[in-house]
Amino acid sequence: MGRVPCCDKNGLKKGPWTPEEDQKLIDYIQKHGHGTWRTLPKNAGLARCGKSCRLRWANYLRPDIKRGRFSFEEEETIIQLHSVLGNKWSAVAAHLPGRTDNEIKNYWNTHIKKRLLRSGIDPVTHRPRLDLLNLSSLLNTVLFNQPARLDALRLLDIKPQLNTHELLRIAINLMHQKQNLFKHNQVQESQPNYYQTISQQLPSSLLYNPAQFINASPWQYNEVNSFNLSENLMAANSKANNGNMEQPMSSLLYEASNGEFSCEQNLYNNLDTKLSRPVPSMTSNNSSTTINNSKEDEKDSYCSNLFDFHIPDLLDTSQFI
DNA sequence: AAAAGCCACAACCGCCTCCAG
DNA sequence: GCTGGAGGCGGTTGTGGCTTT
Repeated sequence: MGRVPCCDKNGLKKGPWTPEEDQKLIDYIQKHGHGTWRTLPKNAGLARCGKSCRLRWANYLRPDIKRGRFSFEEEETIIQLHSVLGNKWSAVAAHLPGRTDNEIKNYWNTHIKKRLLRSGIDPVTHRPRLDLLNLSSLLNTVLFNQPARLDALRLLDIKPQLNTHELLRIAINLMHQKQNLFKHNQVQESQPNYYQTISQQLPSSLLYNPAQFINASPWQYNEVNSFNLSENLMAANSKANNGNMEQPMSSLLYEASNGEFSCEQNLYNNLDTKLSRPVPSMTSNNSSTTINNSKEDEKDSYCSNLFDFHIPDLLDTSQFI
C-alpha cells in the first residue's frame, strides 16, 4: 500500500505562484491565520495543495522575512553553525532572524560550499580536503625535487592525524621557508640551478622526518624573520582545544592575526590598524547556542581575502609545479 | 545575433517526527 | 501501544535569466 498523498492532486496547480495567488494567501492568513494547512486552500479559494501554501508562506510571503544578500557576518555564522549542526537547516535558520531554512540551504549549496571547496576545505567535515591535497607532492615540489626525498609513505602514515591547524601550519612553514630561502640566497626562481641551490640550504632532518617538519616553527630556520603568525596559530589552536572545540580556519585566522608579524607585507601593509577583530565566539548553554559577531567591514574584507585567496595559494600545489 | 552553458533560487517530493484519538 | 493525519525537514528538480562562445 502506497503512502496516501497529502492532498488530492487532481486539478491542483503546481509551479510558480502568481501575484494573485500570493495576494489571496496573504489576505486569508492575515484575516484568519493559517489554521490547518490542508483546509486552507479551499477556504482561501486557492487551487493549491496545503503543503504548497505552507511552503509559499514560510519561505516567501511571511512578513518577517529578510531578503537580499547575506552579509559577511551571516555567512560566517552559517559556516560556524554548519560545522556544529551539519545540514540541520532549520536549526541553523533559528539563529538567523529573518532567514528561512530553504534560503540558507540554497545559499549554502550555491555560494558557501563552493567557497569552502575553493579554499581547500571540505564543506562536510570543515577540514582541509586531504583527498585533493597531495601532501607528499606538495612537500616534494616545495623542497625542489631533490634526490633527498621525503618519505612519502611516512607522510601518508601521519596524514590522517592532521587537523586544520596543523595543515595550515605546514603550509605557512612551507611558504616562509621558501620566502626565507629566496631572500637569503638572493636568487630568482628563473635562475639556473635555483632548485639545487635552495635545496642545499634545507636541514636534512626536515627531508626525512615529516612529523618534525610539522612541528617545526619558521624561526627555527630563520631567526631574523620575526614571523609570528604560526606561533599565534598554535596559541589559538591550543586555546580552541582547551575549549574542546575545533575552530574553523577563518576564525582561527582572525585570532592569529591579532599578533605582530612582519611577513606578508604586501598583504598587511594595506591595513591601517592592527587587526583586533574578535573571533566569532560560540557559547552554549543547556538549551541554545548563540553566535556573537562584531562588525568591521575593513577587517571583514581583509579576512575574506585572506581566506579566499591567500590560504588557497599556500595550499595550491600547482604553483610549485 | 543566436545557441549553449551556467547559475541561482523557488518549488516540489518523499520521508520523518510528533501527537491526538 | 498502535495508527494515521498534519506539519516539518532535507534533498532534488525545474526554470528563468545571465554569461559565454
